[in-house]
Amino acid sequence: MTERTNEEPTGPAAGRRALARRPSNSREETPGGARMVRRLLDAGLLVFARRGYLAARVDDITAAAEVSHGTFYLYFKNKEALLHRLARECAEELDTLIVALSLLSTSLDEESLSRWLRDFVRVYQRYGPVVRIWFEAHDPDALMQSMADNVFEGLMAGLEQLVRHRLPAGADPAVASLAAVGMLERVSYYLTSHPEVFDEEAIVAVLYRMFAGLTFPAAGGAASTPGSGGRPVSR
Amino acid sequence: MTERTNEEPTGPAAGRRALARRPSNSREETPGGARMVRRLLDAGLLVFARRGYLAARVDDITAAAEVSHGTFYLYFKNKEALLHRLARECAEELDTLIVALSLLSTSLDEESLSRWLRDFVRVYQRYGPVVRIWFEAHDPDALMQSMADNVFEGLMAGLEQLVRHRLPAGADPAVASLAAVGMLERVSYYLTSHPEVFDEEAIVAVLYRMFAGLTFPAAGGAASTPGSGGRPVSR
Amino acid sequence: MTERTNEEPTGPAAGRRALARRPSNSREETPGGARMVRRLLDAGLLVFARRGYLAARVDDITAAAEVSHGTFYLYFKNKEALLHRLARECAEELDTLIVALSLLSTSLDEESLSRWLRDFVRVYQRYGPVVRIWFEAHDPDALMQSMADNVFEGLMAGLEQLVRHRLPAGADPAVASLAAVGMLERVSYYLTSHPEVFDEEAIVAVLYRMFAGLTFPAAGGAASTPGSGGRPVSR
Amino acid sequence: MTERTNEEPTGPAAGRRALARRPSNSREETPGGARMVRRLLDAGLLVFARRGYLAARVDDITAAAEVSHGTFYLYFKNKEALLHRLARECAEELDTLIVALSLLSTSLDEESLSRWLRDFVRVYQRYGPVVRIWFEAHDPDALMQSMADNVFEGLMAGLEQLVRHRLPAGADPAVASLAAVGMLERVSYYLTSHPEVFDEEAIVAVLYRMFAGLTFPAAGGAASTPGSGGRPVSR
DNA sequence: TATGAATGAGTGTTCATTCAT
DNA sequence: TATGAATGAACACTCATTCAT
Repeated sequence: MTERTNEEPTGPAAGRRALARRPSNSREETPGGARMVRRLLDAGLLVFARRGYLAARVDDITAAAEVSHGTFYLYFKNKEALLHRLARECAEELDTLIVALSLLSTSLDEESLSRWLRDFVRVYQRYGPVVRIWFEAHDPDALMQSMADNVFEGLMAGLEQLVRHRLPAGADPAVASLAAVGMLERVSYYLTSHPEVFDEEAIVAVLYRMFAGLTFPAAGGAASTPGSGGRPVSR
Repeated sequence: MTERTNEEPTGPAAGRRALARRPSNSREETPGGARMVRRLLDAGLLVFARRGYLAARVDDITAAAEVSHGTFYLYFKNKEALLHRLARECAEELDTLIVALSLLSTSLDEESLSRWLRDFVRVYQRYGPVVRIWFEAHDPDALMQSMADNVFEGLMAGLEQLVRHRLPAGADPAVASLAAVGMLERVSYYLTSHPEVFDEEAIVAVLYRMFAGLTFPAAGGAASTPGSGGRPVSR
Repeated sequence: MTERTNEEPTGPAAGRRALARRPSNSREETPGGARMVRRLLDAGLLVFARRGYLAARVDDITAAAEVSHGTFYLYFKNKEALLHRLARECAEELDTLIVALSLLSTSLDEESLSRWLRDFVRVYQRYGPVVRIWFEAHDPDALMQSMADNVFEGLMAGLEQLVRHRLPAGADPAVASLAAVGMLERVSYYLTSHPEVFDEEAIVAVLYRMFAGLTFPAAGGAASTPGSGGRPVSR
Repeated sequence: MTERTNEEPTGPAAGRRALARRPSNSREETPGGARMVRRLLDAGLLVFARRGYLAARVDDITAAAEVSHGTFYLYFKNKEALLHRLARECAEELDTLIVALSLLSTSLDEESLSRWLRDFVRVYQRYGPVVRIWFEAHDPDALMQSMADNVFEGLMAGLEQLVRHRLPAGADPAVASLAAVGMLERVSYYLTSHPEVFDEEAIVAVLYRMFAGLTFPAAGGAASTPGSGGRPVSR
């Protein structure tokens, strides 16, 4: 009597019946399936960037992926499931960056910090929509919330390492790293949303200067002074 | 950002009908009308903060304002009109801040910069939802776009004044002020979204240190000893 | 971030927000609201009779009620909620009949049994679709199942009282009352689905004969003994 | 009952395309083909019993038959075609029973009537879903309607033979046989849907008692009491 | 012949907006 | 002026059916 609903089937016969038409991992294990999943994920990223998550219609995504509407539901339960999948990818990329950041903090120099910043900006170019959903999210589900928290805390902790020893007196290192994360995110966002205004190298260069100013100000800010004299006594 | 809206009617009977039911300025000129508009605007701000602009339903707003659903349309053409009205208010507040910022740049001291930062944070506490809509907006209408551009450019220009003369060589001052705006906005956002974590004074103090580091590094957190030497030996 | 879903809101703010647009009892307390609910219930009964529950589209119901599609959801959460409401009404009618049946069993005569049968047939004329949904239901929800069970058991028990003492030796009274319920239901169904073939009086007369045959066969089978005086002086 | 189906294509290219992919009788003439058809029919019966015709998805049927989704359409044009096929089988079985019933009516005894009832119950165990679709059908197609009518009329006529001569005076024999058919169908249904409650023998025994009560009341309800003498002294 | 991925029409549900009271 | 019932367009999701492999 009951109509088919969205509920996850839980009855005894659920397993068997679920096979045929549900988005299943098995579908993704074929090469064609993996390719389609990729296409939809990329289309989702594109559309989320263009219209935002809420305004994105499944139709926009399938149009961008050049497949029919129904195909979407062969691979994802719904729009949220696609977002979760993208978020997982994004979290993995950022986790890698966070590890690299923690390694940075011990041996710091312009080249490695710039490289890290460049890597961050590039990940952001791709996964920015996810990051912005994380940061702006209104009543996020538990999964999104926890991914966002993990990434945010990871970045905060990593940057705090960089920042903490040279901070101006009286400055809370937590707030300082918050400021650093915010700056990093917004600048990266601006780069992706106004690609015609600045280029990656200029952005990375300034981010480097600003972080250097936060992290080894004696050397850093000064760093760039042309004609500046000898190397810093410090260290 | 745009929602589907009903186009302005243009048929022959449009003129006549418009008289009775359109939100009119005249309605606002009565004291009661003005009070109602205020209540709806405040409710809108509250709901946009809680759920975001797109997810906010007109019903949420009228519920928060404790008026009936239909009343909304007596005072606003639609949700977008309310947003525009809030955006205008927000733009006015920020324009004031931008003027104050330009005055700051000539006579700079800790007290006045801190006061300006505190003022900014407070405006953000109230109008943050509008600012975020501006910054994140996907296909914004022309009005929203131009307000966002004006404010953004005003802030950029003001901060560039502060920043430009003391910037490390090689750093693009435009990018630097972009970074400053981003930091300012995100830190303010974090303050409003996590009021339990940091308090206003700590935030203002750090923002001051960071801006000071950018603006008068010699004095600044000590930040950048002028004439300090070259870059650290790499690796 | 989350899309609006069908889930019942459970958060703290749920109460307030729910007022405006959810189908609520409050809406039904106005005379107009009650009238609309009635109209939709009647339309539902009509459409369920015509097309069955599963095939019935909400659009069919609103068309039958001559209201717009959206109106339905002002008064009912969904099609299932309307069914539940009808089922509750039907259960109340049948409960009344079941009580009357239990009273019958002590003082039995042609007039009262015929009257009861006529009442049953009339309730069935109206609520037959619900009864058939109960009896045919495939994976019914818990509420429907329990209503169906209650009614079925009530009828079985009531009829068993009537039947038990005079039953042919060796006949399981439970099966006999099952047979009686089945006969009653199917004959009533046939009457409503082929109103042109038999009329109510003929149906009631035969049902009376058959039940009489089951209940007081000495008289019963004999009931028909010609010359047995015809029907009791009515009323 | 009808589902939306794609109409037979009638365009110019229709003829050509039809060759390759239509379910063809030729396919069934191979032993493997016949076996596949059988498997799908049995799966259909199973799924119709479990979920009802409308709620049954082609996927459910292919899952139950453990074949791929596409295979279904190699053997049946659509779900309705499978139902028609089952209905034809069911009609054949019931026609046999109807013939047997007409033979019964001349030489009636407990053993042969009980055997006939047992046969009916067993056919119902298998083809019950079809019978219920016939009886409940909402806007059935012409084929289903005519099969249902034939079977129903056959049963009615056969039972009327059994019933007519001994019926209580004043009872319309048509209604009486309607009641008999209804009782038979519902009791059989209950047996198949609640196999744990009653067993076949109990059901058949009671059906026999009830039919006997209808058919040779002289023997009567009382009927069945072996050795019971003449007809009860009335009143 | 068998498979299962792709398609798209059909239906449920939400909510901005209108309008009679 | 205020209300809230009614409307219908927009969008999510399902599944019968097709067809390339």
